[in-house]
Amino acid sequence: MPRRGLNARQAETVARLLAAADLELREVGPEALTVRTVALRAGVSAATAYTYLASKNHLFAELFLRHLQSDRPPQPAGADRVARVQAVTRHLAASLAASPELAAGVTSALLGSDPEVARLRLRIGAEYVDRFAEALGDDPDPAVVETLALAFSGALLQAGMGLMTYTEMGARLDVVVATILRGTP
Amino acid sequence: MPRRGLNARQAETVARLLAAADLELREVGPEALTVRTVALRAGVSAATAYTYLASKNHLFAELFLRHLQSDRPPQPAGADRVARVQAVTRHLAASLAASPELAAGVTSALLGSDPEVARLRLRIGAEYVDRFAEALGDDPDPAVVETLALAFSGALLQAGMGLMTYTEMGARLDVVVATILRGTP
DNA sequence: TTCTAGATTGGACACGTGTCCAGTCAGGTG
DNA sequence: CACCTGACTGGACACGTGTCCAATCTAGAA
Repeated sequence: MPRRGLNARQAETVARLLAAADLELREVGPEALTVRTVALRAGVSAATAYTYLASKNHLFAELFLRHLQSDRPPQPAGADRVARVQAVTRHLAASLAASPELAAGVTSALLGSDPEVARLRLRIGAEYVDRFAEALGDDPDPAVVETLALAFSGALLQAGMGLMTYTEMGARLDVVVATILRGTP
Repeated sequence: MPRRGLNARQAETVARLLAAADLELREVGPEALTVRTVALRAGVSAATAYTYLASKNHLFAELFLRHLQSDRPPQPAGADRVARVQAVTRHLAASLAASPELAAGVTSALLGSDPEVARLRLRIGAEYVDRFAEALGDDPDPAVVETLALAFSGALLQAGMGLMTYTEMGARLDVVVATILRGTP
Protein backbone atom coordinates (compact mmCIF):
# COMPACT_ATOMS: atom_id res chain seq x y z
CA MET A 1 0.00 0.00 0.00
CA PRO A 2 1.95 2.99 -1.23
CA ARG A 3 0.64 5.29 1.44
CA ARG A 4 2.28 7.88 3.61
CA GLY A 5 5.15 6.63 5.63
CA LEU A 6 7.38 4.91 3.13
CA ASN A 7 11.06 5.57 3.53
CA ALA A 8 13.31 6.05 0.53
CA ARG A 9 14.15 2.40 0.19
CA GLN A 10 10.56 1.29 0.39
CA ALA A 11 9.45 3.95 -2.04
CA GLU A 12 12.08 2.75 -4.46
CA THR A 13 10.85 -0.82 -4.15
CA VAL A 14 7.28 0.21 -4.80
CA ALA A 15 8.36 2.30 -7.76
CA ARG A 16 10.19 -0.66 -9.25
CA LEU A 17 7.19 -2.89 -8.71
CA LEU A 18 4.82 -0.48 -10.40
CA ALA A 19 7.18 0.11 -13.30
CA ALA A 20 7.59 -3.62 -13.79
CA ALA A 21 3.83 -4.11 -13.64
CA ASP A 22 3.36 -1.45 -16.27
CA LEU A 23 5.65 -3.22 -18.70
CA GLU A 24 4.34 -6.66 -17.87
CA LEU A 25 0.78 -5.47 -18.35
CA ARG A 26 1.54 -4.08 -21.77
CA GLU A 27 3.32 -7.24 -22.80
CA VAL A 28 1.05 -10.00 -21.60
CA GLY A 29 -2.23 -8.30 -20.70
CA PRO A 30 -4.14 -8.27 -17.43
CA GLU A 31 -5.15 -11.91 -17.32
CA ALA A 32 -1.73 -13.40 -17.88
CA LEU A 33 -0.01 -10.98 -15.54
CA THR A 34 0.71 -12.51 -12.15
CA VAL A 35 1.97 -10.81 -9.05
CA ARG A 36 4.90 -13.19 -8.99
CA THR A 37 6.09 -12.42 -12.49
CA VAL A 38 5.85 -8.72 -11.71
CA ALA A 39 7.90 -9.26 -8.58
CA LEU A 40 10.46 -11.24 -10.52
CA ARG A 41 10.69 -8.54 -13.12
CA ALA A 42 11.13 -5.92 -10.44
CA GLY A 43 13.95 -7.97 -8.96
CA VAL A 44 12.06 -8.51 -5.75
CA SER A 45 10.60 -11.53 -4.02
CA ALA A 46 6.90 -12.34 -4.13
CA ALA A 47 6.67 -11.88 -0.39
CA THR A 48 7.98 -8.36 -0.73
CA ALA A 49 5.52 -7.58 -3.48
CA TYR A 50 2.71 -8.64 -1.19
CA THR A 51 3.91 -6.40 1.59
CA TYR A 52 3.20 -3.39 -0.61
CA LEU A 53 0.37 -4.67 -2.75
CA ALA A 54 -2.64 -6.08 -1.01
CA SER A 55 -3.76 -7.91 -4.12
CA LYS A 56 -3.54 -8.02 -7.86
CA ASN A 57 -6.64 -5.85 -7.91
CA HIS A 58 -4.91 -3.32 -5.75
CA LEU A 59 -1.98 -3.30 -8.15
CA PHE A 60 -4.21 -2.49 -11.09
CA ALA A 61 -6.07 0.20 -9.20
CA GLU A 62 -2.84 1.84 -8.09
CA LEU A 63 -1.43 1.74 -11.58
CA PHE A 64 -4.57 3.21 -13.01
CA LEU A 65 -4.86 6.06 -10.55
CA ARG A 66 -1.29 7.07 -11.28
CA HIS A 67 -1.92 6.87 -14.98
CA LEU A 68 -4.97 9.07 -14.57
CA GLN A 69 -3.23 11.63 -12.42
CA SER A 70 -0.21 11.86 -14.67
CA ASP A 71 -2.46 12.67 -17.57
CA ARG A 72 -4.55 15.62 -16.47
CA PRO A 73 -5.54 17.64 -19.51
CA PRO A 74 -5.31 21.40 -19.58
CA GLN A 75 -8.75 22.44 -18.51
CA PRO A 76 -10.85 23.09 -21.58
CA ALA A 77 -11.54 26.76 -21.98
CA GLY A 78 -13.95 26.99 -24.90
CA ALA A 79 -17.15 28.91 -24.55
CA ASP A 80 -19.40 25.98 -25.35
CA ARG A 81 -20.29 23.94 -22.30
CA VAL A 82 -21.06 20.83 -24.36
CA ALA A 83 -17.74 21.08 -26.14
CA ARG A 84 -15.92 21.44 -22.84
CA VAL A 85 -17.44 18.28 -21.43
CA GLN A 86 -16.81 16.47 -24.69
CA ALA A 87 -13.19 17.52 -24.45
CA VAL A 88 -13.04 15.82 -21.07
CA THR A 89 -14.57 12.57 -22.26
CA ARG A 90 -12.49 12.58 -25.41
CA HIS A 91 -9.34 13.05 -23.43
CA LEU A 92 -10.26 10.23 -21.06
CA ALA A 93 -11.18 7.96 -23.93
CA ALA A 94 -7.94 8.70 -25.72
CA SER A 95 -6.02 8.04 -22.55
CA LEU A 96 -7.74 4.69 -22.12
CA ALA A 97 -7.24 3.81 -25.76
CA ALA A 98 -3.54 4.37 -25.29
CA SER A 99 -3.43 1.73 -22.53
CA PRO A 100 -6.21 -0.74 -23.27
CA GLU A 101 -4.65 -3.47 -21.14
CA LEU A 102 -4.60 -1.21 -18.14
CA ALA A 103 -8.15 -0.11 -18.81
CA ALA A 104 -9.31 -3.70 -19.15
CA GLY A 105 -7.47 -4.73 -16.03
CA VAL A 106 -8.74 -1.96 -13.83
CA THR A 107 -12.35 -2.41 -14.81
CA SER A 108 -12.73 -5.68 -13.01
CA ALA A 109 -10.09 -4.86 -10.42
CA LEU A 110 -12.15 -1.96 -9.10
CA LEU A 111 -14.94 -4.37 -8.30
CA GLY A 112 -12.69 -6.04 -5.77
CA SER A 113 -13.40 -5.90 -2.09
CA ASP A 114 -9.99 -5.10 -0.62
CA PRO A 115 -9.95 -2.04 1.57
CA GLU A 116 -7.12 -0.74 -0.60
CA VAL A 117 -9.21 -1.12 -3.70
CA ALA A 118 -12.14 0.59 -2.03
CA ARG A 119 -9.96 3.54 -1.16
CA LEU A 120 -8.60 3.92 -4.67
CA ARG A 121 -12.02 3.45 -6.18
CA LEU A 122 -13.25 6.53 -4.37
CA ARG A 123 -10.28 8.55 -5.47
CA ILE A 124 -10.71 7.54 -9.08
CA GLY A 125 -14.42 8.25 -9.04
CA ALA A 126 -13.79 11.64 -7.49
CA GLU A 127 -11.32 12.43 -10.22
CA TYR A 128 -13.96 11.86 -12.89
CA VAL A 129 -16.58 13.87 -11.07
CA ASP A 130 -14.15 16.74 -10.58
CA ARG A 131 -13.31 16.90 -14.23
CA PHE A 132 -16.95 16.92 -15.26
CA ALA A 133 -17.90 19.51 -12.68
CA GLU A 134 -15.04 21.74 -13.72
CA ALA A 135 -15.97 21.51 -17.39
CA LEU A 136 -19.55 22.39 -16.60
CA GLY A 137 -18.53 25.62 -14.97
CA ASP A 138 -19.78 27.38 -11.86
CA ASP A 139 -22.44 25.76 -9.74
CA PRO A 140 -23.14 22.77 -11.95
CA ASP A 141 -26.42 20.89 -11.59
CA PRO A 142 -25.61 17.84 -9.42
CA ALA A 143 -28.10 15.75 -11.37
CA VAL A 144 -26.20 16.50 -14.55
CA VAL A 145 -22.86 15.69 -12.98
CA GLU A 146 -24.19 12.42 -11.67
CA THR A 147 -25.74 11.51 -14.98
CA LEU A 148 -22.50 12.21 -16.79
CA ALA A 149 -20.56 10.17 -14.27
CA LEU A 150 -22.94 7.25 -14.57
CA ALA A 151 -22.91 7.33 -18.35
CA PHE A 152 -19.16 7.46 -18.32
CA SER A 153 -18.89 4.52 -15.91
CA GLY A 154 -21.28 2.67 -18.15
CA ALA A 155 -19.08 3.31 -21.14
CA LEU A 156 -16.09 2.05 -19.18
CA LEU A 157 -18.00 -1.07 -18.28
CA GLN A 158 -19.15 -1.72 -21.83
CA ALA A 159 -15.69 -1.16 -23.21
CA GLY A 160 -14.34 -3.45 -20.53
CA MET A 161 -16.78 -6.07 -21.70
CA GLY A 162 -15.66 -5.66 -25.26
CA LEU A 163 -18.94 -4.19 -26.45
CA MET A 164 -17.04 -1.22 -27.80
CA THR A 165 -13.38 -0.39 -28.20
CA TYR A 166 -11.74 2.35 -26.19
CA THR A 167 -11.17 4.11 -29.48
CA GLU A 168 -14.87 4.14 -30.32
CA MET A 169 -15.64 5.38 -26.86
CA GLY A 170 -14.70 8.95 -27.69
CA ALA A 171 -17.19 9.36 -30.51
CA ARG A 172 -19.96 7.48 -28.74
CA LEU A 173 -19.60 9.64 -25.67
CA ASP A 174 -19.83 12.81 -27.73
CA VAL A 175 -23.36 11.85 -28.66
CA VAL A 176 -24.17 10.82 -25.11
CA VAL A 177 -22.84 14.05 -23.65
CA ALA A 178 -24.83 16.09 -26.13
CA THR A 179 -27.95 14.12 -25.27
CA ILE A 180 -27.50 14.62 -21.55
CA LEU A 181 -26.76 18.31 -21.79
CA ARG A 182 -29.50 19.02 -24.29
CA GLY A 183 -32.18 21.07 -22.56
CA THR A 184 -30.26 21.61 -19.34
CA PRO A 185 -29.49 25.19 -18.36
CA MET B 1 -23.66 -24.59 -21.35
CA PRO B 2 -27.42 -24.90 -21.17
CA ARG B 3 -27.91 -24.55 -24.88
CA ARG B 4 -30.00 -26.42 -27.38
CA GLY B 5 -29.50 -30.12 -27.41
CA LEU B 6 -29.84 -31.16 -23.80
CA ASN B 7 -31.82 -34.31 -23.22
CA ALA B 8 -34.15 -34.66 -20.27
CA ARG B 9 -31.51 -36.08 -17.98
CA GLN B 10 -29.01 -33.36 -18.77
CA ALA B 11 -31.61 -30.66 -18.46
CA GLU B 12 -32.50 -31.99 -15.04
CA THR B 13 -28.86 -31.92 -13.97
CA VAL B 14 -28.45 -28.36 -15.12
CA ALA B 15 -31.66 -27.34 -13.38
CA ARG B 16 -30.44 -28.87 -10.13
CA LEU B 17 -27.10 -27.10 -10.48
CA LEU B 18 -28.70 -23.72 -11.06
CA ALA B 19 -31.16 -24.19 -8.22
CA ALA B 20 -28.35 -25.16 -5.88
CA ALA B 21 -26.30 -22.18 -7.01
CA ASP B 22 -29.21 -19.90 -6.33
CA LEU B 23 -29.48 -21.08 -2.74
CA GLU B 24 -25.76 -21.14 -2.17
CA LEU B 25 -25.43 -17.63 -3.53
CA ARG B 26 -28.05 -16.31 -1.18
CA GLU B 27 -26.48 -18.07 1.76
CA VAL B 28 -22.80 -17.37 1.38
CA GLY B 29 -22.56 -14.64 -1.26
CA PRO B 30 -20.68 -14.57 -4.54
CA GLU B 31 -17.14 -14.62 -3.19
CA ALA B 32 -17.51 -17.59 -0.91
CA LEU B 33 -19.51 -19.61 -3.41
CA THR B 34 -17.41 -22.21 -5.17
CA VAL B 35 -18.34 -24.37 -8.10
CA ARG B 36 -17.56 -27.44 -6.04
CA THR B 37 -19.86 -26.57 -3.19
CA VAL B 38 -22.61 -25.87 -5.68
CA ALA B 39 -22.01 -29.25 -7.30
CA LEU B 40 -22.05 -30.94 -3.91
CA ARG B 41 -25.29 -29.25 -3.03
CA ALA B 42 -26.80 -30.29 -6.33
CA GLY B 43 -25.78 -33.88 -5.61
CA VAL B 44 -23.45 -33.96 -8.57
CA SER B 45 -19.70 -34.24 -9.00
CA ALA B 46 -17.51 -31.27 -9.73
CA ALA B 47 -16.54 -32.77 -13.08
CA THR B 48 -20.18 -32.89 -14.06
CA ALA B 49 -20.73 -29.30 -13.03
CA TYR B 50 -17.90 -28.29 -15.30
CA THR B 51 -19.38 -30.13 -18.26
CA TYR B 52 -22.33 -27.76 -18.14
CA LEU B 53 -20.76 -24.64 -16.73
CA ALA B 54 -17.73 -23.25 -18.44
CA SER B 55 -16.76 -21.23 -15.40
CA LYS B 56 -17.98 -19.64 -12.23
CA ASN B 57 -18.52 -16.49 -14.26
CA HIS B 58 -20.67 -18.41 -16.67
CA LEU B 59 -22.71 -19.74 -13.77
CA PHE B 60 -23.44 -16.23 -12.50
CA ALA B 61 -24.30 -14.94 -15.95
CA GLU B 62 -26.67 -17.83 -16.58
CA LEU B 63 -28.33 -17.36 -13.24
CA PHE B 64 -28.72 -13.67 -13.82
CA LEU B 65 -30.20 -13.96 -17.29
CA ARG B 66 -32.80 -16.37 -15.99
CA HIS B 67 -33.59 -14.11 -13.10
CA LEU B 68 -34.02 -11.21 -15.51
CA GLN B 69 -36.22 -13.12 -17.91
CA SER B 70 -38.41 -14.53 -15.19
CA ASP B 71 -39.13 -11.05 -13.98
CA ARG B 72 -40.39 -9.10 -16.97
CA PRO B 73 -42.67 -6.37 -15.80
CA PRO B 74 -45.98 -5.63 -17.47
CA GLN B 75 -45.07 -3.00 -20.01
CA PRO B 76 -45.75 0.41 -18.49
CA ALA B 77 -48.70 2.03 -20.19
CA GLY B 78 -48.82 5.55 -18.73
CA ALA B 79 -48.96 8.53 -20.98
CA ASP B 80 -45.79 10.10 -19.68
CA ARG B 81 -42.70 8.93 -21.47
CA VAL B 82 -40.43 9.85 -18.58
CA ALA B 83 -42.62 7.95 -16.14
CA ARG B 84 -42.61 4.89 -18.39
CA VAL B 85 -38.82 4.77 -18.51
CA GLN B 86 -38.63 5.40 -14.79
CA ALA B 87 -40.97 2.48 -14.29
CA VAL B 88 -38.48 0.31 -16.17
CA THR B 89 -35.48 1.42 -14.14
CA ARG B 90 -37.41 1.19 -10.91
CA HIS B 91 -38.47 -2.31 -11.68
CA LEU B 92 -34.93 -3.34 -12.55
CA ALA B 93 -33.56 -1.70 -9.43
CA ALA B 94 -36.16 -3.40 -7.27
CA SER B 95 -35.36 -6.71 -8.88
CA LEU B 96 -31.66 -6.24 -8.18
CA ALA B 97 -32.33 -5.11 -4.64
CA ALA B 98 -34.21 -8.34 -4.09
CA SER B 99 -31.11 -10.37 -5.00
CA PRO B 100 -28.12 -8.26 -4.14
CA GLU B 101 -25.76 -11.24 -4.01
CA LEU B 102 -26.69 -12.20 -7.54
CA ALA B 103 -26.32 -8.63 -8.70
CA ALA B 104 -22.94 -8.30 -7.05
CA GLY B 105 -21.81 -11.60 -8.50
CA VAL B 106 -22.89 -10.95 -12.03
CA THR B 107 -21.31 -7.52 -12.20
CA SER B 108 -17.79 -8.84 -12.21
CA ALA B 109 -18.74 -12.12 -13.84
CA LEU B 110 -19.88 -10.35 -16.97
CA LEU B 111 -16.41 -8.94 -17.40
CA GLY B 112 -15.12 -12.44 -17.91
CA SER B 113 -13.71 -13.59 -21.20
CA ASP B 114 -15.34 -17.00 -21.65
CA PRO B 115 -17.23 -17.37 -24.90
CA GLU B 116 -20.21 -18.42 -22.82
CA VAL B 117 -20.04 -15.23 -20.81
CA ALA B 118 -19.71 -13.17 -23.97
CA ARG B 119 -22.84 -14.76 -25.37
CA LEU B 120 -24.89 -14.11 -22.25
CA ARG B 121 -23.55 -10.60 -21.93
CA LEU B 122 -25.03 -9.73 -25.29
CA ARG B 123 -28.35 -11.24 -24.38
CA ILE B 124 -28.50 -9.37 -21.11
CA GLY B 125 -27.53 -6.09 -22.73
CA ALA B 126 -30.15 -6.60 -25.41
CA GLU B 127 -32.76 -7.17 -22.75
CA TYR B 128 -32.05 -3.78 -21.19
CA VAL B 129 -32.05 -1.97 -24.50
CA ASP B 130 -35.33 -3.62 -25.46
CA ARG B 131 -37.01 -2.51 -22.31
CA PHE B 132 -35.84 1.07 -22.68
CA ALA B 133 -36.79 1.23 -26.35
CA GLU B 134 -40.20 -0.18 -25.62
CA ALA B 135 -40.83 2.33 -22.85
CA LEU B 136 -39.81 5.19 -25.10
CA GLY B 137 -42.46 4.27 -27.65
CA ASP B 138 -42.38 4.25 -31.44
CA ASP B 139 -39.19 5.10 -33.24
CA PRO B 140 -37.08 6.05 -30.23
CA ASP B 141 -33.99 8.19 -30.73
CA PRO B 142 -31.05 5.77 -30.75
CA ALA B 143 -28.87 8.32 -28.99
CA VAL B 144 -31.34 8.43 -26.14
CA VAL B 145 -31.55 4.66 -25.91
CA GLU B 146 -27.79 4.38 -25.85
CA THR B 147 -27.48 7.10 -23.24
CA LEU B 148 -30.02 5.39 -21.04
CA ALA B 149 -28.29 2.06 -21.46
CA LEU B 150 -24.91 3.54 -20.58
CA ALA B 151 -26.24 5.36 -17.55
CA PHE B 152 -27.92 2.20 -16.39
CA SER B 153 -24.76 0.13 -16.83
CA GLY B 154 -22.92 2.79 -14.93
CA ALA B 155 -25.39 2.54 -12.08
CA LEU B 156 -24.93 -1.22 -12.06
CA LEU B 157 -21.20 -0.79 -11.91
CA GLN B 158 -21.34 1.75 -9.11
CA ALA B 159 -23.73 -0.36 -7.11
CA GLY B 160 -21.48 -3.34 -7.75
CA MET B 161 -18.62 -1.31 -6.33
CA GLY B 162 -20.61 -0.44 -3.28
CA LEU B 163 -20.87 3.26 -4.09
CA MET B 164 -24.63 2.98 -3.80
CA THR B 165 -27.00 0.28 -2.67
CA TYR B 166 -29.34 -1.43 -5.06
CA THR B 167 -32.14 0.08 -3.07
CA GLU B 168 -30.90 3.61 -3.62
CA MET B 169 -30.48 2.88 -7.30
CA GLY B 170 -34.17 3.32 -8.04
CA ALA B 171 -34.39 6.86 -6.78
CA ARG B 172 -31.05 7.93 -8.20
CA LEU B 173 -32.01 6.64 -11.62
CA ASP B 174 -35.28 8.55 -11.55
CA VAL B 175 -33.28 11.76 -11.52
CA VAL B 176 -30.91 10.51 -14.16
CA VAL B 177 -33.71 9.41 -16.47
CA ALA B 178 -35.41 12.78 -16.10
CA THR B 179 -32.15 14.53 -16.87
CA ILE B 180 -31.53 12.47 -19.98
CA LEU B 181 -35.05 12.82 -21.33
CA ARG B 182 -35.31 16.49 -20.55
CA GLY B 183 -35.34 18.38 -23.81
CA THR B 184 -35.56 15.35 -26.06
CA PRO B 185 -38.55 15.08 -28.34
C1' DT C 1 -32.70 -59.92 -20.79
C1' DT C 2 -28.48 -58.35 -22.66
C1' DC C 3 -26.01 -54.69 -24.85
C1' DT C 4 -24.41 -50.19 -25.44
C1' DA C 5 -24.06 -45.15 -25.92
C1' DG C 6 -23.46 -41.63 -23.23
C1' DA C 7 -23.92 -39.35 -18.57
C1' DT C 8 -21.48 -39.33 -14.41
C1' DT C 9 -17.69 -40.08 -11.24
C1' DG C 10 -13.42 -39.60 -8.43
C1' DG C 11 -9.29 -38.25 -8.18
C1' DA C 12 -5.44 -36.49 -10.05
C1' DC C 13 -3.14 -32.37 -12.31
C1' DA C 14 -1.06 -27.48 -13.18
C1' DC C 15 -1.63 -23.07 -11.96
C1' DG C 16 -2.62 -18.52 -9.39
C1' DT C 17 -3.83 -16.20 -5.15
C1' DG C 18 -2.73 -14.57 -0.76
C1' DT C 19 -0.53 -15.73 3.94
C1' DC C 20 3.01 -16.83 7.03
C1' DC C 21 7.49 -17.12 9.26
C1' DA C 22 12.22 -18.09 10.45
C1' DG C 23 16.37 -16.60 8.50
C1' DT C 24 19.38 -13.28 5.98
C1' DC C 25 21.23 -8.95 4.67
C1' DA C 26 22.35 -3.90 4.47
C1' DG C 27 23.14 0.57 6.12
C1' DG C 28 22.91 3.93 9.62
C1' DT C 29 23.94 4.45 14.73
C1' DG C 30 26.69 4.09 18.78
C1' DC D 1 34.12 -1.29 14.00
C1' DA D 2 30.53 -3.95 15.94
C1' DC D 3 25.67 -3.74 16.27
C1' DC D 4 20.90 -3.72 15.51
C1' DT D 5 16.70 -2.48 13.27
C1' DG D 6 13.91 -3.24 9.69
C1' DA D 7 13.56 -4.54 4.71
C1' DC D 8 13.88 -8.49 2.23
C1' DT D 9 13.98 -13.57 1.16
C1' DG D 10 12.67 -18.40 0.12
C1' DG D 11 9.89 -21.68 0.62
C1' DA D 12 6.13 -23.60 2.54
C1' DC D 13 0.95 -23.52 3.20
C1' DA D 14 -4.34 -23.72 2.26
C1' DC D 15 -7.42 -22.81 -1.02
C1' DG D 16 -10.01 -22.13 -5.63
C1' DT D 17 -10.04 -22.61 -10.58
C1' DG D 18 -10.44 -25.26 -14.56
C1' DT D 19 -8.82 -29.65 -17.14
C1' DC D 20 -8.35 -34.40 -17.96
C1' DC D 21 -9.25 -39.38 -18.16
C1' DA D 22 -10.07 -44.19 -17.13
C1' DA D 23 -13.64 -46.43 -14.73
C1' DT D 24 -18.37 -46.76 -13.69
C1' DC D 25 -23.15 -46.47 -13.77
C1' DT D 26 -27.92 -46.25 -16.23
C1' DA D 27 -31.67 -46.07 -19.29
C1' DG D 28 -33.35 -47.23 -23.57
C1' DA D 29 -32.59 -50.21 -27.82
C1' DA D 30 -32.19 -54.72 -29.73
